[in-house]
Amino acid sequence: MKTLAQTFKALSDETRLRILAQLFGGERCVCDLMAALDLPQSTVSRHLAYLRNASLVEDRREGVWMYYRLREDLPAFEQELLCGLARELSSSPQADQDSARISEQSRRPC
Amino acid sequence: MKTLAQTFKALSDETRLRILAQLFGGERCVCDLMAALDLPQSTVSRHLAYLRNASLVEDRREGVWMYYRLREDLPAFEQELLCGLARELSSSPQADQDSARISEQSRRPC
DNA sequence: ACAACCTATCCGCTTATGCGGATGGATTCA
DNA sequence: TGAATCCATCCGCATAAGCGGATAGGTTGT
Repeated sequence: MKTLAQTFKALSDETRLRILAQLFGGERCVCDLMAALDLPQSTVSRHLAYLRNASLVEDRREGVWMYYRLREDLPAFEQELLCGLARELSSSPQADQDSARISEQSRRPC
Repeated sequence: MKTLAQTFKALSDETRLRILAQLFGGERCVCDLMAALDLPQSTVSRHLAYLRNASLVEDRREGVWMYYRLREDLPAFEQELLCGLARELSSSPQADQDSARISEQSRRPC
């Protein structure tokens, strides 16, 4: 069973919020996120696993790449939560900086 | 500065959510909360301090008692967050059980 | 099969967090 | 002043969680 507290815990880390901010823009592969956040692969992968366990994101394999995206089928409360979060993070300097880092690189293939 | 992640961290603990659920019913003193949650005083006090540091609650002394209540002057996002939380927790068995424990005792004075 | 690539997990380490008894401060009343 | 009450903080301990290099697994193309 997934408690409310566990959902909040998943949202209680800066790195995971940065990841979510990127995913609000659409699905991303791990290497995209590494570039955007400028963090080592193991760190990004670990946080993605955390978000997946919290049922906030889902993944999809396409060849060698793993694409992550927000889940659509969330309970109402979490849906609202993410919606509000998207609003909050959309104008965040951190999110803008991360997005800039990703777009200045060649996007895919990595 | 208070980050979004820190706000979520304050909400990421079951005990603190139980405290908030009680505070949705109005202000409570520490001994009320001890009775409701059936937890030692140091534990309750520590979590209240955590919530106060997160700017989610404020306190008021009245004689020997310290009353805690939700803050009214929260930023929009946190306001919505607590509002949604109130909705979620209002029908929770845990909150009902906690409330029952507090009302079966003489309320104030403790 | 092999090499190259992307990703997940393992590992040891460090730091953060929760716990509850113990201590001490603040307030009230006699 | 002294006792009683309520509460905040201190303390040592145990567990959780984050970090990033290292390793292993899966996929693709040759």
